[in-house]
Amino acid sequence: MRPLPRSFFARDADRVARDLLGALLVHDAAAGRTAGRIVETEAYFGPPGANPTLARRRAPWAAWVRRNGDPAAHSFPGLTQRNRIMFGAPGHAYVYLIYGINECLNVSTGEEGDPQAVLLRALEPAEGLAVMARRRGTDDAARLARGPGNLAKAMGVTRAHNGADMTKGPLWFARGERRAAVVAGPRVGVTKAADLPLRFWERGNGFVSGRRAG
DNA sequence: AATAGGATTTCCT
DNA sequence: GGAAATCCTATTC
Repeated sequence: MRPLPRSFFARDADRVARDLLGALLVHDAAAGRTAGRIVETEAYFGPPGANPTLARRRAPWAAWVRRNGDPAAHSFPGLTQRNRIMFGAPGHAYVYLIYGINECLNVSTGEEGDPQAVLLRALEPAEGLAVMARRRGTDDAARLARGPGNLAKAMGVTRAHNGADMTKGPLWFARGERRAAVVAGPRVGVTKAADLPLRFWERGNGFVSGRRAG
């Protein structure tokens, strides 16, 4: 199994977010290999003018983001110590702490300097379920990696992985099989630009977080 | 089924 | 000082 290459991530975040559905997130850690099929993602862009490739996009949301930027993106206020990975080369892990307690794993997308990222929100566990269960403190497969904080915890991902190159191990993506149609809808927990359809999930998949929309 | 609150870091006003 | 890309538990309807 070869990791997904840099070129896969050097595209707009919504494209990467869609195409990651069905792919495997793999972590080869000391505790063993854990892996899961990605079933839910979200795309994030940047401040107005920071995402040049959006100029060629036709979707209504793209026009809105060209004009207003993506206020929900961490890169929206500009470069900070925390968000610097979003501004760097594609295919790198951006891990941050939210609400003081939960870690969230993103992968940087777009060309270097274009501060986009894809948030990984839910996995269907595929390998190393016992390790995941130990990390999470629950046996319920449907809840092991449901929601971004739970996903990171189940996979053993922490801020120590911030900046890691995900086009090679130990934290990487493998090709996988998508098993249902892709559905797009509003992102979760977002209060600004709340109506942009930049959340993607597999239709009907029970491992998806939040409401079980069709 | 829905709502409320606590945990607790990082960044910006 | 306040808000934030969350999750868990407890309480109330």
